[in-house]
Amino acid sequence: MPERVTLADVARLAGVSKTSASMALADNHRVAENTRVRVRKAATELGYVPHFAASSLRSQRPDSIAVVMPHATQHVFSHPVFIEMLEGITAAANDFDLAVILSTARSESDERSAYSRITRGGRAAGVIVAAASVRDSYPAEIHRMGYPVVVVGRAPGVASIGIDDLGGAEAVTRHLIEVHGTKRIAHVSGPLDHQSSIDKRDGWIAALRGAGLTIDPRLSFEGDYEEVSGARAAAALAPHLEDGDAVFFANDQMATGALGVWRRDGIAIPRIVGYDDHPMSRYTSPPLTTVRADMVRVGEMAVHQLAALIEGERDIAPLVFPTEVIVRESCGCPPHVTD
Amino acid sequence: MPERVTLADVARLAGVSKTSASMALADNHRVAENTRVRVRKAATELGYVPHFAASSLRSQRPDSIAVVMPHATQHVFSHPVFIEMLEGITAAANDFDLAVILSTARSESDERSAYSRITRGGRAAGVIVAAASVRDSYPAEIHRMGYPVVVVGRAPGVASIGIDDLGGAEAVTRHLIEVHGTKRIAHVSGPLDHQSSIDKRDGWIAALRGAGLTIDPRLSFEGDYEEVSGARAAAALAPHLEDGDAVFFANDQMATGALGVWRRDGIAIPRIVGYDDHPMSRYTSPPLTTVRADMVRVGEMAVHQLAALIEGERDIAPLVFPTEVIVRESCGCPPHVTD
DNA sequence: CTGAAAGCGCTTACAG
DNA sequence: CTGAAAGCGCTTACAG
Repeated sequence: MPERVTLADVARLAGVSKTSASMALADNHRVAENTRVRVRKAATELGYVPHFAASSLRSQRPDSIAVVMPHATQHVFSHPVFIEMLEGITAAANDFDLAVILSTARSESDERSAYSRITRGGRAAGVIVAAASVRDSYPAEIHRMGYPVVVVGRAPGVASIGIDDLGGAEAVTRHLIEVHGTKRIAHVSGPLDHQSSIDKRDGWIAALRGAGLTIDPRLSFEGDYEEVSGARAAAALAPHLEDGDAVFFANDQMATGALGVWRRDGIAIPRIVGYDDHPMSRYTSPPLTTVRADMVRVGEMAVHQLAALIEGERDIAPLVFPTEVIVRESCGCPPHVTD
Repeated sequence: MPERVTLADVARLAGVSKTSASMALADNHRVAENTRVRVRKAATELGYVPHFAASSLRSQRPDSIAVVMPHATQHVFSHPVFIEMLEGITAAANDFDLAVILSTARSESDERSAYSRITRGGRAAGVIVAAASVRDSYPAEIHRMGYPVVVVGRAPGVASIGIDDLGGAEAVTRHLIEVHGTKRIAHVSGPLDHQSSIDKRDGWIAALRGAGLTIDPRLSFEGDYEEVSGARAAAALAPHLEDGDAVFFANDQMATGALGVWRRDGIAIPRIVGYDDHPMSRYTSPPLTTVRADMVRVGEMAVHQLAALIEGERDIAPLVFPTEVIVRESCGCPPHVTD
């Protein structure tokens, strides 16, 4: 391991005390401009990088944030959506000079210890919780302890970056009703202990109600966001689907799974719509009508909110990101030239 | 922020010195069994979690590893493959009591500073580099500095977890030749500055050569692993494709993009095979014949190797993971019952 | 505007 | 087997 360049080395080369060197590098204005320049030059020359543990320990503020995926989450995000969010988080964290610690828990007890290592171990200045179950009490708990926490997804009582899944689901369902005159619309939901799944289901219900349509309980199926569960839903729904009916899937992966099964079994494919705008959805047959949110921005904003909390700000208003319907052909619309 | 429980608190409650408390918690055998029990009990009672910065600083060994995605990487992994690898990494890191720092660089200069913050800043005890370009000199550089580094993917001169992409590509190409009697096989590669793309292309060439078939340069297209580039390849290849020809795509996402375009344009779909076994590939139409590697294990093994390097081991033999052909229908095989 | 000193919370020689 | 002391590399009162 190469030997370490310390602040003392920088101070010596610049001909000042460690105090001045430290303050100069922090761009403290009590230090003469001239000194700051000299110190910066010395630091660059030596390739000085502050030892993070020393500064964390002394300042009592780690320069990291943690992203925790509760064990219940597993596959609540579709892969690309999760990666987009992570992209936004790492990019924004970079801007704030924060390192990102990724913590995924395999089990409940792992989770307990993961959380406490982060919060009690002083490892991160705050945490972003991605897709907690609504039954998960950790985020609220650590929030109450006064620890900075931001939840991605709608979460009452905690700083959060929500996504307007209710609006998105309602809009795409209404598209089916208003543009295509559909009277019966089935819904394949995600796991219903997650807020996003609940919101999408509620949006579907609101659209049906708003149009005076009835909700047939046989036309509702709880999936888990994985392709296979869409395939299972396809089989379960098939006997109850009549000509002209439609199905709203809570994500594109389940819609794709269903498409595969219906096609394999030679079943007529109903009008369908998905959710998330998975990169492949443009190329499925038919291309999927879907709903998208800007998850990169969601990740970025989560970091911004967390940074504000870390700075000591209180009462951060929860943000809700808009969603947008992407019309392609699976709903029954004609092909677009732009696609 | 809740007030911190320190080692001194634990020592006091257990009625021993900080030295003994520290050693007891490290399970040092120079401490009496009886003392160890008392200290552990006190620690549990107080909910003690060691302050990571203090121990990192004192022991001069951070209890974290970093996963860095060079800026050139962006989308070199298909999303699910990347997530599987990350799953393996975080799970194994947990077992070793290591935190995982995720570092993604947006640009070359970001990358330089990201690397040096990690290595020179003492942030991580070692790094796992995921999918570096073959032109990327960082991994070799920090390796030379004596810093523990493991590369995922074949990489000469550095500890690495390779994947037998050459073998996988050759096997799936030979399937096309031997089972289906294909004489002309096109290839849509990934970006050719990445080892995995090079290996797959070489496997394709080896299979053709081995069967005495010629390589038509018009039947080769360099993509970037994204769906769109598969769509572009489909258009570029179409004029040169004759009845009975086949196409080997370097990943399933590009294959899916191509499928979408051919279908949209009413072009007869050739025999095709993909790579990576993307979860959706089972449900496309036709379901994709593809190649898979156990990326969760790859991620786990990367951590194991890195941990060994951190422990001071030298000369770790590079590991190469096998790949497996998954036969579905896109190659021309009949449907399987198991699918 | 600058610097000497204290101390963050650990771990690790070292002495007994 | 146990404990007093030193020190990792910073930052931050504090005094000048």
